[in-house]
Amino acid sequence: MTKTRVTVIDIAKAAGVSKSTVSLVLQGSSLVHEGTRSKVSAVMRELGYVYNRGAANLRQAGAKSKIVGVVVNDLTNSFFAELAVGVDMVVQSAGFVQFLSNTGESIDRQREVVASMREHGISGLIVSPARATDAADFKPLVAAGIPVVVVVRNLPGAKVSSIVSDNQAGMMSAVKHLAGLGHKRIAFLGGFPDTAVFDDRLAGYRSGVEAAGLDYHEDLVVSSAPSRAGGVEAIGKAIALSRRPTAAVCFNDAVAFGVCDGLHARRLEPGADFAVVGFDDVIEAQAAVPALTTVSVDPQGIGRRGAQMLLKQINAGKAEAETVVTAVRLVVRESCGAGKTAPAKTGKSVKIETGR
Amino acid sequence: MTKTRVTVIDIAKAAGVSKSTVSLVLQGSSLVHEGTRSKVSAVMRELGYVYNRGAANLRQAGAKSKIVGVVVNDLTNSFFAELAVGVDMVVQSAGFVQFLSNTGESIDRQREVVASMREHGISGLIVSPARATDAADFKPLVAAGIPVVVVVRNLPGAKVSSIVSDNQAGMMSAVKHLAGLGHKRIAFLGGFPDTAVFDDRLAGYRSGVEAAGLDYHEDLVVSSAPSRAGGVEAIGKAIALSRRPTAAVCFNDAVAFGVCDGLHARRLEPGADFAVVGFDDVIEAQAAVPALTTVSVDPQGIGRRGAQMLLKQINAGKAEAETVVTAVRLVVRESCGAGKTAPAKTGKSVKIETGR
DNA sequence: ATAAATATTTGGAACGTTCCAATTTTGTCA
DNA sequence: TGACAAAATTGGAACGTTCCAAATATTTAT
Repeated sequence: MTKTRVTVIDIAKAAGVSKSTVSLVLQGSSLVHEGTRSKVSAVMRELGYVYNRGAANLRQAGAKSKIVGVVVNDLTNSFFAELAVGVDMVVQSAGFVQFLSNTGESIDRQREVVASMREHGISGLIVSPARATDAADFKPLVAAGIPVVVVVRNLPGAKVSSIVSDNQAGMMSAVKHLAGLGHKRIAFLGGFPDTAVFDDRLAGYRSGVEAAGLDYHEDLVVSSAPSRAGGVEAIGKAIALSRRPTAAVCFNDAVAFGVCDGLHARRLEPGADFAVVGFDDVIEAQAAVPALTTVSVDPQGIGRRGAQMLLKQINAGKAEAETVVTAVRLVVRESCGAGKTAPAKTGKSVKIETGR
Repeated sequence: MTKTRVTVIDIAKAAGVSKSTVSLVLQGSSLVHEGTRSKVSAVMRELGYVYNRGAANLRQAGAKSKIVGVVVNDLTNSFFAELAVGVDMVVQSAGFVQFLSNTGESIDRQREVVASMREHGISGLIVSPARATDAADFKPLVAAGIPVVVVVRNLPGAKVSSIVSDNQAGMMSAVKHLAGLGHKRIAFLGGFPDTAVFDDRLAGYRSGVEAAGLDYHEDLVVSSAPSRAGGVEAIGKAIALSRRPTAAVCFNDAVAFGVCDGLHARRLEPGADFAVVGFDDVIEAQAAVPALTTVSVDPQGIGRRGAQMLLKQINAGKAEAETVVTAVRLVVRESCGAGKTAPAKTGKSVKIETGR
């Protein structure tokens, strides 16, 4: 179809200079004479030259490929889509492009995409690991000097940087808020017990309960799939308890929505008859009826921050494993029964302190 | 950090063969002796060899880079996230990786990312163009023999393949359905009039109205931002009309949700007091209260199909511009007032014919 | 056992760029 | 104007792969 690619040599020939000079122009070197530079640039535009990064980083062996890999476990979940957008923002403005792949929680797929990305010479990787990812899986990458930043879910034994939200503090503040509203029996609903995130959030719940001077009862913890359906299931069990709770903090917003569904089905009004608090502050939380009180984690911010961290490591050449726990804030809306004074307004937000 | 990259020559040396043989093994050629192949593979594993695609497609000049670019206008919108997932699926199983970027409706950003992708040697591009994209923007790509598939929004003058959903038929079936329920005054709410998608959907509305033997009245068409807020606004105007409508088809689901909000605010129950139909069938449509009757477009399917089309063109080498209009189906739930018999069940679905 | 056929292996020469050391051009100062 | 410094330019030699044509090893058929 097309003739032959326009190369730096064609430009050189047409502009009457050497290929070295053209190369210098390409990298904006201050060595070239202003006149030469503009002539060469003009010729490039004229001939429709397109830079061949493949060839370039073949020569400059290694580090500077201008590609970062981004791997998420579920792009369908808007939480992760937002995260990817955040990464894209900073990565793009640094002149990098992102290789984005979705693993759909498949560990094999994750291995494949990471391998593929490596073949393509990524100079760094941001990953929200699939469930049950082996910490050793990223060993070869870091051994090869490719910085890795793990986000959202942390990998216990891996010596890589990570950035997670402050699950514990978030859940604790949610519980405190409910206790402040007078609730004595607060349940923890949803989530699979075998994940690090679950453990963190549950620990936060427990601290909150104890900080409020209430007793921690195991039967008030009802696990389930971290989905809307799981929420329906969990509230069903919770309602049936002899010590029936009057409020619940949920593993995430999806569960919280399910809980609201379940309450509706029993002719109970979330907010009025039973207080519900979510976690994540997904985009729909604000617009739901009733608007969901939830812990906001700003996935896009995590993405941006993770990308910054990664770029820093890429530029430094040295990958010093660093862990950041990002602040999180409780957004009070209607579903907890506290927002009734100003319905449908933007929720007032309670900034909470962050750990390190 | 790392010593020096392991290359095909290192493998050759260690396995006691020539680099050519190693290369042959790499591409799974049938020319190499079985014994040799396994020995070489073993050495590769042992030394931790990673293939350098950059070098590879430098040599095999051009077409086969195993990268496809994906550009969407709003990854935050779960519709496009789903689309990207669909693309990823087929692209990945064909041994390609996807370069995904988000333009956020910025035409400049779109230009940048496309240029960047080109420098990286993508062998094809799938794009959901930002608003007001110039059809000529992709001219250079196709001139260079890089297949381009436009999805979701079509570019009028561009000679590229495209795959859009059957907006017209979808809207028509929605109107017919409402008319069948006895509605005489059906409004068309939301959307910006300057887009191709709007035109298509409005045309479908008009055909539907006329096919049902009703009159088309311009005042029943109320445009607004294609968002939840826009929906609230639009229903406000519609309710105030002298010939007050009893039902509405909406530009998309977001608008439909806004319309429901607006109805609630006026103590009207969507489904019972006023029929509402959306468009897109976003993930929340099913779980909303009342569940939204809407036209389902399966973004993931579009992504998969677009990817298949692109791969076909990549393999064919020849890019024959082809246009596909994908079928769409009306999913009847509660918000139109017809689903009351089986509340909260999965909506029955009405498959409608597709154009070409 | 030997020629012919087939199976397997192999050195270069690309691909398009950057880097280096060396060269040429231009400018400055006495 | 000559000598020297500074500025600008320039030919190779890489980088890690694939391709090609040619060489070598193994079979097969006579």
